[in-house]
Amino acid sequence: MLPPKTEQELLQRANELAGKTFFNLSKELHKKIPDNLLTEKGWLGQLLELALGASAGSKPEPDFKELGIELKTLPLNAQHQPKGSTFVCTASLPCATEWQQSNVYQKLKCILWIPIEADPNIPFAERRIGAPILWRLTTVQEKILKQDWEELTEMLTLGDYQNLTARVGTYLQMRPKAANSKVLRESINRESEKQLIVPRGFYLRPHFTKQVLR
Amino acid sequence: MLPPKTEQELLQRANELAGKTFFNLSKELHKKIPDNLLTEKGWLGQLLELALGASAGSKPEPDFKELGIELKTLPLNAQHQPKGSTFVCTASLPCATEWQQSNVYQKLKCILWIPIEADPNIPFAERRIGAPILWRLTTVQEKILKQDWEELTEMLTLGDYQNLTARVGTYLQMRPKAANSKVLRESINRESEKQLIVPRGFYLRPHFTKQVLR
DNA sequence: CAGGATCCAGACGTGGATCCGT
DNA sequence: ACGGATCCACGTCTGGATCCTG
Repeated sequence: MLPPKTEQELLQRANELAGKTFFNLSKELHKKIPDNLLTEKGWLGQLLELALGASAGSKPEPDFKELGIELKTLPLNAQHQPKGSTFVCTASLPCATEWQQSNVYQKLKCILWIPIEADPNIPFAERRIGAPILWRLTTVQEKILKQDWEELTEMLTLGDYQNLTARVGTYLQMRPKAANSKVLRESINRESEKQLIVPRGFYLRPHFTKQVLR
Repeated sequence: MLPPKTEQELLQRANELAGKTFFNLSKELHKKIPDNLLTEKGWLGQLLELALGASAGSKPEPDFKELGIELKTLPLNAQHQPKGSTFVCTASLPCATEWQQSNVYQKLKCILWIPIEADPNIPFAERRIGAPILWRLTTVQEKILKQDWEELTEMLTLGDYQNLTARVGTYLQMRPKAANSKVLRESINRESEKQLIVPRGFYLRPHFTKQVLR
């Protein structure tokens, strides 16, 4: 699938997916639903990348590079509310200098959200894809996210890992992001000494993503 | 195979390999000689790592970390002379500051050379492993290598890629080191601008490795 | 003959995310 | 409920080197 050339083309493709079950989509794309979903957590997200022509790959670029649009699933619980937090990007030193140049801002400024059913009572194959939401950060949201990012980034830069827990931040938080807790990476602590830390990533809290659903 | 605990133990293991054919060793280790040797160029080197208990892995550390000893094959032609150049390590920015802290010095200061037959007239499976040579850099050799390294490193740091060819250096040279010539990496040129260059590695010239054979 | 080109294995990092115990 | 832990895919990079053409 080639990347969409315009925002309209992307939205059209996404609208065509709305209402389909995971089974429908996987069949159309000739992909088998994994036997063990516990070990292929990102499978549906990657299926949607394929379905929409996102340029897969682990680059610090939007999924739709030419359009400047990021793709994200938005798993919803039985009450049609965001089920959990949303991964944004990894956090690594040296951090960006300014908010608008940060990976976080680049990821968040424009997102095509695809709501998906994630109520565990619905069998996986029968869950449906929702209507897409092309969303842009508002001024008010950006102000708070910028504050969060600056606070978290400063703690990271200072090497203040003691206080850098998932409790910090209003909309944005930092949590572990690694294969497991034994994975360590070299970093610098506040005394400028080398230190091994658990790699971390930025996540959006559920009470932020609720706003996406209006 | 556990790593050898002492230099003596390592040398004993290496001496036990001397005289064996590639067929002998591969059979002992229950490894099949590859059908296509053109596409598994490093196969024997990796077999020797296994045979000697080298800690495999692509780290900037000696193969025998505790002993500070690096392992290298030394392919010999029909005249029992080094057949070609010897890869040392990749060259990447930011380069080390001082010779003694450089990856090149760390790799070269102490090497266990394993001569191997590489005369194309001998069928691969019948080629033999030679007697190991535990070798340390001499003061005279180090002086020239240091000069080479400093010259090459300065050109790399300055971004002087025009003149940074494989012709520079007495004992040490820099040559492409990548999957193919289309692989490019971001770097900085002498005007401090971003530039895409072919990744390079450090290599020892044959007239240097000849000295290893006395 | 040697400078430039090439190939595999394995570790690692990022992006896709969800799991799960308190 | 959520903070900490975990899992797959895949591209990249390094270390093991040799190939190949003028």
